[in-house]
Amino acid sequence: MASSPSVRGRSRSRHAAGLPAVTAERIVEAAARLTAELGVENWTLRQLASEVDAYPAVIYHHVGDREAVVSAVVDRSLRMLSMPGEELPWREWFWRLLTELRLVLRNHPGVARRLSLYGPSLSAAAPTIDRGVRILQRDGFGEESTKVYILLLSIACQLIAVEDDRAADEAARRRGVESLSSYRDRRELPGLAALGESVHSLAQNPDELQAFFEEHYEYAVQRCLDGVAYRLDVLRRDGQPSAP
Amino acid sequence: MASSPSVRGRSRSRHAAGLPAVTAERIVEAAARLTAELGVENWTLRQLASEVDAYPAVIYHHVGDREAVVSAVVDRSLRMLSMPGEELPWREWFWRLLTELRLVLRNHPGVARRLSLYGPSLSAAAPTIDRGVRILQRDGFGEESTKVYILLLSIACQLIAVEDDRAADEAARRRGVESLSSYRDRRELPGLAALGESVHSLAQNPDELQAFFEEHYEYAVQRCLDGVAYRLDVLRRDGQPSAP
DNA sequence: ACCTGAACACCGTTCAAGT
DNA sequence: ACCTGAACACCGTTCAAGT
Repeated sequence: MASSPSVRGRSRSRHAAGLPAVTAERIVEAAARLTAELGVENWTLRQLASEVDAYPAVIYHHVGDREAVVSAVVDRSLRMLSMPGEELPWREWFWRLLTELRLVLRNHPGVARRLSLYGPSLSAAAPTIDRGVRILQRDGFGEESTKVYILLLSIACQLIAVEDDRAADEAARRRGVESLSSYRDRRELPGLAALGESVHSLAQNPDELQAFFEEHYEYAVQRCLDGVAYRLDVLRRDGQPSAP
Repeated sequence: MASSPSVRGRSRSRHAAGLPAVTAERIVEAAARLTAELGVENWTLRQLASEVDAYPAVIYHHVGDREAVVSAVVDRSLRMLSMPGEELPWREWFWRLLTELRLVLRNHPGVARRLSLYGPSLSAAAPTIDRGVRILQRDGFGEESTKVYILLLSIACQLIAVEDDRAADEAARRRGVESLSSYRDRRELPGLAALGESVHSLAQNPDELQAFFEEHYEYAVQRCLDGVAYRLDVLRRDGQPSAP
C-alpha cells in the first residue's frame, strides 16, 4: 500500500521531488541493509525499490536482475572480512579466520549459503584464498593444500548457512527440540534418549540457543581442524622422509 | 496449457471419467517422482496436481499445503536408508552409513537440505539415531556421543545438499571453475594459482565432475572421522584412566 | 467426503512511453 | 540516460459451489 514511490515523491520526476538520484551503489547499500535485517532470500525487488523510492524497473536499469543485486551484496559482505597475519601457524590462522567469518556472515543471513553454493567472487576473495593456501603449503600440506583449504572454508560456510536458516525459523526449531526431548525417557531406545536428554535443557531455556549454536560451530570446526592435523601427520610420515 | 485436469479426464467427475481415486499415498508417490526428477524445490503444486489428474485444491484436501507434501517426501526418502550392522566398530559403521546416505539422498535432490535444516522426523529416523548413538557410547565417546552423532550426520547432509544444488546448476558451476582456473598462471598469487591449477583439469573434462563430487565427499567425511577419532584419543587420555 | 473452478494476493521481469 | 506505470506469466493458497 505505502510501497508506491509516488506516495513519497509525489511529483512525476525524482528531481522535482527533491529526491537524490538513484545509483547502483545506493541500491546495493539498501539491499545490504535489507539483507542484514531480513536475510538475502526474504526481501523482494519491490521492497528494495521502495527502499530507494523508485520503481522496480529502476533496479534493472542500474544494477540488473535480482541475482545481480544479490551477488553485489555477497561481495560487499566478503570485503568486511579481515585476514589474520601470515606469521601464524596454519591451525591458528584458520581458527581465527573461521571465527571471524562466522561473525561477519551471521550479520548478513543467507550470504553463507550463497558462498557455499557458488563460491566467492575472486575479486573479493583472492587475497584471503591466496594467503590461506600458501600457509598450508608452507606448513607441509603440499599437494593437498588446496583440498584442505576448500574443505575448511566450505564446511564453515555450510555450518553458518544452516545457522542462518535455523535462526530465522524459531518455530520449527522449537518444534524439533521439543519432539526430540520427548524421547528422553524411552528406555528401549537408550541412544535416542541420550540425545533427547542432551537437548532437553535447550527446550526449557531458549536463551541458551544462541550459545548452543556458537558452541556447535566451534566444536565442528575444531574437529575438522583435528582431522586435518591428523592428515598432516600422515602426509609427513608417508612423504619424503623429512626435508634436509 | 495442457495442465488442466479436464484435458485428460474430460468428464465432470473423476469416477465418470474412469480415473482412479486421488489418495494421499498416490499424491506423495507422485511428489517423490517429481522430486527425483526435478528436486524438491523445483516442482509446483500445480504440476503435482496435474500429475495425479487433479486440481490444486485436491492436494490440500488429501495431504495439506506444500510443506506437508514435502515433509512426507522427506520421510519416504529416509525410510529407504538401511542401517549397517551394530557389530561394526564406530568408524566403519558411520563410514558405511554416510556412504549409503549420499547414494539415497542424491536420488532425491533437495531432501538433504531439508534434513540439515529441520532434522529428520523421528518416526522415520529413530532406529538409526538410536543405534548410532549407542555405538558411539559403546566405543568410548561417553557424554560426547550425541555431539559426535549430530556433527557427523549434519556435516554429511550439508555436503550432500550443496552437491544437489551444484549439480542442478551446471552453468554456474562451469563459470566458477573457469574463473578459478584463469588464475593458474598468476605468479604473484601462488596460492590462488595452485587452486586454479587444481581445478583446471575439471574445466577441460566435465565428465570428471561427478567423480570429483564423490571424491570431495569422501575426503571431507574421512577428515571428519579422523578428527573424531583424534577426539576419542583425547577423551580416553583425560577421562578415568582406563576401565577395569 | 470429495472435487470443481475461479479467485486472491503475491512474485520477478519486461516494455513502451514519457521527460 | 533515466524514470514511469502498467502489464505478463507465474506462484501458493483459499473458498464457495457442486456432486
